[in-house]
Amino acid sequence: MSEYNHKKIEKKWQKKWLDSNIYAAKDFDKKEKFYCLIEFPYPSGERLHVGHGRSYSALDALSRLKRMQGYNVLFPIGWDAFGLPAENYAIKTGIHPSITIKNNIENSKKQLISWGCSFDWDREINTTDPQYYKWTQWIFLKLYEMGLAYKQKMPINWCPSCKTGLANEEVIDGKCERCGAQSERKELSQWMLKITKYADRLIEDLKNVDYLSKISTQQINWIGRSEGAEVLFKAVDTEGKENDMWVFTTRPDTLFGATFMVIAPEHPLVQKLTTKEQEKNVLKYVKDTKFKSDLERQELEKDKTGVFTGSFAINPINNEKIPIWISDYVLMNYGHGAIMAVPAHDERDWDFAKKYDLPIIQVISPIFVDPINPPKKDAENTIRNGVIVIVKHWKEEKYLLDYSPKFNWKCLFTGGIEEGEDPLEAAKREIREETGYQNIKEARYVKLSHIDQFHAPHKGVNRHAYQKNIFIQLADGELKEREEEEKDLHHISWKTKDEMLNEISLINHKYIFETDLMDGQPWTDEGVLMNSEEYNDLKPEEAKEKIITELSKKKLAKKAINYKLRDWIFSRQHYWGEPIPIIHCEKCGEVPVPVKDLPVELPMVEKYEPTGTGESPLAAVESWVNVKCPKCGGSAKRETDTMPNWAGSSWYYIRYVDAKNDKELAARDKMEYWLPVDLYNGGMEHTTLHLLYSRFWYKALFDAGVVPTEEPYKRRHSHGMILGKDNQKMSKSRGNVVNPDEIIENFGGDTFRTYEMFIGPFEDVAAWNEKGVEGVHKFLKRTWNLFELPTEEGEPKIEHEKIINRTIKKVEEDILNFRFNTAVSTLMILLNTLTKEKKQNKIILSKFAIILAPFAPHLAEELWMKLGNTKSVHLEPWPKFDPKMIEDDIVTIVVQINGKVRANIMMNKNSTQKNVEEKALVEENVKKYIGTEKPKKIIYIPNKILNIVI
RNA sequence: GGGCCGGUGGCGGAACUGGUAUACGCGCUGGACUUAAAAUCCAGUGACUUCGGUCUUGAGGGUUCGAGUCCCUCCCGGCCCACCA
Repeated sequence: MSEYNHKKIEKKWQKKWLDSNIYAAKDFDKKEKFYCLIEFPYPSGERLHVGHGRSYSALDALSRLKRMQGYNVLFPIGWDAFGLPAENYAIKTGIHPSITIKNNIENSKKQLISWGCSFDWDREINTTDPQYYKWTQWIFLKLYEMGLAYKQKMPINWCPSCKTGLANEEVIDGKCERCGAQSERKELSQWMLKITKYADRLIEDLKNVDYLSKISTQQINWIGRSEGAEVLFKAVDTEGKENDMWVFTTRPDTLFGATFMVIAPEHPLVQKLTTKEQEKNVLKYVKDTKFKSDLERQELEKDKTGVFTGSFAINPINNEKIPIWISDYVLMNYGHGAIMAVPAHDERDWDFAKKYDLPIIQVISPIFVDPINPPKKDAENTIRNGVIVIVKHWKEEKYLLDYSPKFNWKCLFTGGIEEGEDPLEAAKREIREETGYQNIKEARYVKLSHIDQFHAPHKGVNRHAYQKNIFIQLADGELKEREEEEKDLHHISWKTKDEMLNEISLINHKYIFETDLMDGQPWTDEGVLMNSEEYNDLKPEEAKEKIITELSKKKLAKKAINYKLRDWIFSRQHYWGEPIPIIHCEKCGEVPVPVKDLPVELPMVEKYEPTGTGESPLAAVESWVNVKCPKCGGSAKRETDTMPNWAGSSWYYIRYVDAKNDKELAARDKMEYWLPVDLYNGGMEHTTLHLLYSRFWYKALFDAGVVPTEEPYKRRHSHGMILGKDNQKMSKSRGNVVNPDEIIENFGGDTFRTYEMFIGPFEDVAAWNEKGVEGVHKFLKRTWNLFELPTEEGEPKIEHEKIINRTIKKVEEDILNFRFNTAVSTLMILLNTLTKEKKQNKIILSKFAIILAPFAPHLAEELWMKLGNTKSVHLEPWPKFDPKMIEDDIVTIVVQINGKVRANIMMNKNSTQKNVEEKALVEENVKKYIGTEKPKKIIYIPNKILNIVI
């Protein structure tokens, strides 16, 4: 007996596999291709962590399975090495990033090899290699040529600590994603990429790919497409001149409810619109906003603030004069930086109107359909005007609850309005009749009216009731005897407001009561129009169409679509990135670097620190900056901005296809063979940035005729994060970081991989557990010991045949469905079963070794060789399971009585119900429970369950 | 506030289209081997129990012969987004 020695066997096989290059993908192979992509790592000083281990192990297992299933698998790897961590390290140590990166790559590569990853190392890439970024620059020039790259002066997010511009996506909670410093606004001329031009296609084409639904949803939300209209408001400025103010709205149907306008403090018309009297306030507000950090400005549940400009605009739908206010809740970078405020139907506008006492006009009427007596299809529809009344006690904080025994509901008081009657008077009249209370101190409207729809059974008609909701406070307790009929209909009692909220059983009444308690609230749901002249009673969808059509005749509105997605700020004022290949010539302006001059290599510098002036350190390298204009030969300067970290990773998977090509980014025929990627796995955190950016680049390259398909990734999957054993994110400060190298040293790569797959469902977060690692190690050790047992030749036992076939099927299915955890447990069950035998069968062991290979490739290889094989187990075909072997001839049928398990009986497969019943009824326990009773009903699910109901 | 996903033993987690809940691993208990320990192996391990059973998948209802799974109401947790008009 020898012992499992992971160190010896893992080293040995790692070397042999590298030497024989058995995992290389073959271009144009006749076998079906399978391109399996994982996000390439950043080779930082920290090396790779157990989080990398999780997805790399799992996708490696999948790649190995696919290879064994006869696919030509491309499973490549590379290094995403530009960016801040390497640059910051260089600033600290003075060592050139390329040197640091080279060392880190060497170490990280060792790690990947120690994990037994089956990468095709021939295709290894590095985004900082001039031979690679030559093509990143080439793509930039393509985008430039297509008009998708442009320079614009604009306020950007500026990190005062990193001294660089940040993309919106890099600002988290108003702080720099990298260093955590508060970001500021700064106006700089920036290179931008027009990703918004592709917004619709980026949404639309999600239909043609197979992404986890949460990934698609997140991308769609991020792009944030909303359909609506642009509406023109004419604003008269202080000089009496008319100015056009466009607003974007998704609710043109609520135009009649637009009672004021709000514009962003940065809005270009602010100055013109501010009157003398308001000047002081406005100037102060604008100034305050400027100094406010984004964080403060976006603070949640913050009170809305704003100031009146003193000017008015004309609401184009009814020519009403409405005041123009300034507030920072309106964002300059969305829509036109101006809104029409409809306080009755928008939460923010509501808050603002409440705070500054601006008018609120309800223009959408909620419709409540009675759930007990809904309108009937054939019944006549009648219109009625009514009131719903809240009655408050003259002294206490109590309200009158009406209980109707006839309908069995608890509610407020209702009544009809007679022809020509004032609703408030109608309410008073009804209350006197229905409650007996006579003296009313106050009657006022609740800030919401609505429509009730119900069927009135006694009349046989449907009611469409326009309800005015009214609040009444009694003056005193004077009661007049009610008529008998009223007494029967209305059982009244005093309740506190909480009791009211709990007990009112009609949703519309409850809503009215609630609304009044809150002194009104905006109605943001469905309904029909009201207070909107000829558009009254229309549904919002219809009203939108009609209002836009009407206004567009006068050129006062047009249909419009808006996106939350912004264009991509592509400039960075950093050293360690791809130089943007543009030359600025005094005479010719922007001139792209000719393709023959690519790559524009990064010059060697002494200092890596950002200048802080808004220029990158490259600006100081005169010999590099000063060039001849490629067009006119005159003196010119290079662009000194570099590209963001996202650039190199936006197309790296294309390069894998033809990693060493020095003529083009990849040969067309190779792209046609390998692309699109069949499966791309990565973290959820890259869903809105990297994944969207790379889809955008690919689509642009498709339009340029460079790549062969519309979408780069057929399928996208994601993995969950690995937490420390304390269930917290791993971090040095918490001291809960697991170092994979230690795991490899103590337990080996096979244990590491298998544990990472066993840790839990692949998509879920999982906490690291050292004991769990030991458990998996024990499993591998016991597997080793199994293969140490004496073997028998010949046919295996039938039950072993069965279990190996079932295991093959289950493991295969589980890997393909990302259920790596249950795949491992299935192998454990197989081992537990086989271990019960003193002698092992060679056929079974051979299959075991093969199906173990995706999980523990080194151990599987060693065991395979021990069985007398000479060719690698990883070149073996995946065993085919025999469907006959999976099924049992004898099945256990559960006998239930009234749904409770009372016996198990063994039957031949597909026995008739009659046979099963006969067998079941002679079972002692079954007899006991049935006793003398006669079965009422017997349910038989073939080969599974017999349920006797008595 | 919006979107998405969850809630099952002491713990991580299994359970296909509704059909024996708690697979597998960890932990724990007992035993074997050992001078002893570790390692290894074997057995047991949801709770309660008057040992007949009874109860258990966040809480409460419903549908069903049968519900972790489907429907309704509520509670709790996680992740992402968040003043986007």
